[in-house]
Amino acid sequence: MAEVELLKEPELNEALEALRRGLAKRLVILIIGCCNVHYKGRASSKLEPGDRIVLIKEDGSLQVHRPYGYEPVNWQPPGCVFHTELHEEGLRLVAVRHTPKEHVRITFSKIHLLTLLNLVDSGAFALHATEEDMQRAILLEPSLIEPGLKPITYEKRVEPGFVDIYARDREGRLVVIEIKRKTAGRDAVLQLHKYVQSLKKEAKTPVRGILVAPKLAKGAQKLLVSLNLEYKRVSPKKCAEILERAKRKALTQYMAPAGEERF
Amino acid sequence: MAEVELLKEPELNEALEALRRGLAKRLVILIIGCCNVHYKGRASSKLEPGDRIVLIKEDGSLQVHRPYGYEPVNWQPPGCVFHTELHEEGLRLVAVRHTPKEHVRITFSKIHLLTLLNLVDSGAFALHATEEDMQRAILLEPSLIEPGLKPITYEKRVEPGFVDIYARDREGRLVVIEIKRKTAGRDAVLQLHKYVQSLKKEAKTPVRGILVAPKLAKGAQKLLVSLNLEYKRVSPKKCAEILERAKRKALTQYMAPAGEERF
DNA sequence: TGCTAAATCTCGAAC
DNA sequence: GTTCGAGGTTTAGCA
Repeated sequence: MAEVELLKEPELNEALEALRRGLAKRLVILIIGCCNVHYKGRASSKLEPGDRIVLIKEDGSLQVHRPYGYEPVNWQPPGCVFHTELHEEGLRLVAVRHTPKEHVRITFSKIHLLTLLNLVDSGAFALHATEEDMQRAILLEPSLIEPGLKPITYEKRVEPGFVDIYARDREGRLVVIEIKRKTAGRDAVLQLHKYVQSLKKEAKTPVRGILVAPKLAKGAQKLLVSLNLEYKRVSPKKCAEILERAKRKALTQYMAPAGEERF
Repeated sequence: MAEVELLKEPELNEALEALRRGLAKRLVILIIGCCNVHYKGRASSKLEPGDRIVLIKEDGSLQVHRPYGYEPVNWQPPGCVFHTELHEEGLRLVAVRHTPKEHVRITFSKIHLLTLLNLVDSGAFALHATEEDMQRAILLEPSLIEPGLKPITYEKRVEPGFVDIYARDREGRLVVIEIKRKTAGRDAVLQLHKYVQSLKKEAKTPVRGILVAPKLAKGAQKLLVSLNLEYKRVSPKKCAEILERAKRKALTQYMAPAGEERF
């Protein structure tokens, strides 16, 4: 059960004490207050005073949110070390990180609300229909691409990187498949081309290259044709459906005797 | 001055009323509670129950944070429409977005804390040392690249895209400069090569290509040499310093009579 | 509106 | 640790 400790409009020294306690206990900390922020590291930045929401998580990550915008205006990835002090300008919180060396320094002139949170969260998270899901779906049902296609391996190492799927078509020719979950552009075509070239050298036989994506960018079409590559439209949604079907089928096999219906 | 309204451990119907009021007034809303989350749109996802922090901003953006991880586990970009209801499973908040059509549905079984925030934030934000800053710095001080370099234009249109800086060296040869803020890889080399080839055709004279970046990727070096291109190491930090100096100088020109010292 | 390139990208996996 | 590719990337700048 979650525990919540609240300090409304605390004095800065009260807030400092609570903040230090929260950091020591690795709690999630939320601070709402008026602050300025300085950042120095990969780049550098300066944020003039205003009301913001500061969020520190158990993993030592930090984010500073303005009242608008999806992304934090300043942040620090997980693994920071935090320093706190009462400076003449206000309550200072510094998040320091190494590799790369950088820091965010927040100076609060006023704290409206400080909360220490002990959150319990072990819920599983599942995301469907990523590029990997598309790959798994094609491996499950290669006929999605064309009849008679037989996968040999997947994630085959080829000089410039990894081939998504490596297969043989119904006429015995080698096939390299490059998958994109979104519109495939020139870059995807060139990537596939590189793989095909590399495999042609290796195999010394004809190698087909098929670009699999929900859509082909306008400029990519011409390049694709000129490089003698092919395109097969496949939507992530269709792939998710195939995986869902396969999952249900697998479950049914284990859970229900043949002939019995399940809902 | 910021206003903060707090509901600690509210009943779900109390929370619903406050939530609707906050949404209607376009306030920043923070909800800490136990919830599950469903998402459907560009992809789809499901998050099993646990304690999370939900943040709704003035611009209609939404994010769901777990107690760890820099990124929100689920989110919705600015411009959402929110729907709320008391469902048998708990308090439901749905954030709907069009283009692309997608929604996030959060169902709270328990709310530990709900806050409505009227935040005042008009502080300026300045970020230094982006790729554009590097370009401006080089235009201000072309000697960063080599002595005697004279820029002609910047962002010159050339068939494959835009040349960062187009210049002439001390011997009158044309120079194409491609800038990268981070390690430049093979792609940057090829990009520069394309520009040089394109300009050689256009100008029918020798064209030098210089890749400017803080670092050169291992594989890129060989390609660079084989394509007869050059590399000049320039750090974003140095560029930021040059811009800072130039800015101070510009201010000094306006603010102080010649010969007077300022600190 | 749609495309392109950059980001303090983040995140994860492989070497 | 570094590198490389994917992301519900987001964001900003333009055609």
